Amino acid sequence: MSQVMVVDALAGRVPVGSQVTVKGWIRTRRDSKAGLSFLTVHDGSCFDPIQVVAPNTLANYEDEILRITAGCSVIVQGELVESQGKGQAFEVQASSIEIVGWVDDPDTYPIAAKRHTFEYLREVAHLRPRTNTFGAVARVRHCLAMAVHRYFDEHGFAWIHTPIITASDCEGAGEMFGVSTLDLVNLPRTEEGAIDYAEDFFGRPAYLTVSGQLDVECYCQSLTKVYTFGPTFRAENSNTPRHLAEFWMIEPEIAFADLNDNADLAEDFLKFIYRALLEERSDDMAFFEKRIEPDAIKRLEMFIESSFERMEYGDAIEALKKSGKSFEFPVEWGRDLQTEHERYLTEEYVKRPVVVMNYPKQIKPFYMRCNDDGRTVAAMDVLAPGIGEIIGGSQREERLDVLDQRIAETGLPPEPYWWYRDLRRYGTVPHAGFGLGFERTIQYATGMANIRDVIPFPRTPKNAEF
RNA sequence: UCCCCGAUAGCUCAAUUGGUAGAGCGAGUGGCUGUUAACCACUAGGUUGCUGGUUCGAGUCCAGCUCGGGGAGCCA
Repeated sequence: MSQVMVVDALAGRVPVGSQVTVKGWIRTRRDSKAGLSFLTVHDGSCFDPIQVVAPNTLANYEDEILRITAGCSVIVQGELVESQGKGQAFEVQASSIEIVGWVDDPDTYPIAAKRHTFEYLREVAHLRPRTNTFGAVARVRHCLAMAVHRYFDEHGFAWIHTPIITASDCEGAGEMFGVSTLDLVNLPRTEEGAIDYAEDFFGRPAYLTVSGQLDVECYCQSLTKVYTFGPTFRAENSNTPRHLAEFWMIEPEIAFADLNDNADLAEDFLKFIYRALLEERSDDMAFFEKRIEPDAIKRLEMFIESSFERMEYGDAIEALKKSGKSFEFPVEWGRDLQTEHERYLTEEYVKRPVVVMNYPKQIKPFYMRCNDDGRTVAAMDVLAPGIGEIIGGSQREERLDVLDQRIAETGLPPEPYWWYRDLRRYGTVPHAGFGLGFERTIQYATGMANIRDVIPFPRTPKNAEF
């Protein structure tokens, strides 16, 4: 009598006639007056639950089995048999069912056996993993995370654990969360009246990281191929279905590489992880296709098969001007692309993922490499239909004199970047990298419209429950 | 942060011009059936988000607040 996971039983990996133990949670109970009840038991190992047949000869049939409701936890012992009914190949003919945990008040159990809106389920985020959708999202998320590590491992990348706490606002972009042990009610002051950070834990202002890029560049200059994959924080007051205050970002960085190598990596990498998803989570993807996004699987297959369109920023501007569309925001060389522009390019103009390259330098950060034309930098954005910007990256400026000039142009103080500048003093090499939003990667794959529904416990402005 | 929309039973939503609060699902009880979005009948379930205002009377009108959704900005 060995414990069996539902996925193994349903996949036919357990011989019919075996005595098995199944442990999990009840999804539904249906009673038949033929003298038996049908229970579906879910253990999260795959999308489908397994059906358990409970005959009324069980000792606890009248007083317990007939009181089972959705959400109860059970341990079922019985024989794995071929199902007599339609809808499933195998089921468990129970010889005993132990109710491990009852549902306190079935009338108010938040996850009733019915459809719920995602907005409602966010309010019960501790229970939503019990639903079909959030179970599927969790398995897809895990599958993609493992595929990320597998891709990099197989291609010789080292995973670098860049710090979560950082002492400098290195990118100069994005509001940061402060990290402090100072008493907010009684802040230490300098003689001038400013907050005296010398008294703080790190002896200086500290923040949660908005990117591991600058740190990971240090390891790139020794290990050649590196990446980060971890939580990232932005204190922006963004209220959209595409933004979180805490999200996970993947940032590869490659040495002896230029922007084209970078784009090649982005394309190869994305295709790899989505191919893995289609192969390993076909059950969950079938659900997303059926209930969430009718083209979910086809879209990923097309994504894998077609090559990414590569387009110069200048050509993108020309294409937008010639589109005949009336955009709300003006199209002009030197201006950044707005969401409406990006959507036109990827959804209408090329109808597949597009890599826009070489943007005007005045709209991009200081660390991006200046091109020979003197007015653009080697930046790239990967735009995907339906989701917009999924990757932002660049070749990095490896020339110290040009870097210094860019820091000065941007109006940043050079002192905090002394170690970043050192990389350019000691054996500098051309290198490049990008940042991929992990949640957006999941959104694109599943069709989940709101980013808050692809992370277990979303952190957004005014929301840190759970 | 800006613009628009919303908040009524456990959940999803109704409620004419301001006039006694309704349904479906879920839950409970009974019936029926190797069932599987089960089906049929009955029952229970409400300080209409909060605070104030207008009115004989407010779910409905007005103001403020809180929370949620969509769009925009910022970006991944």
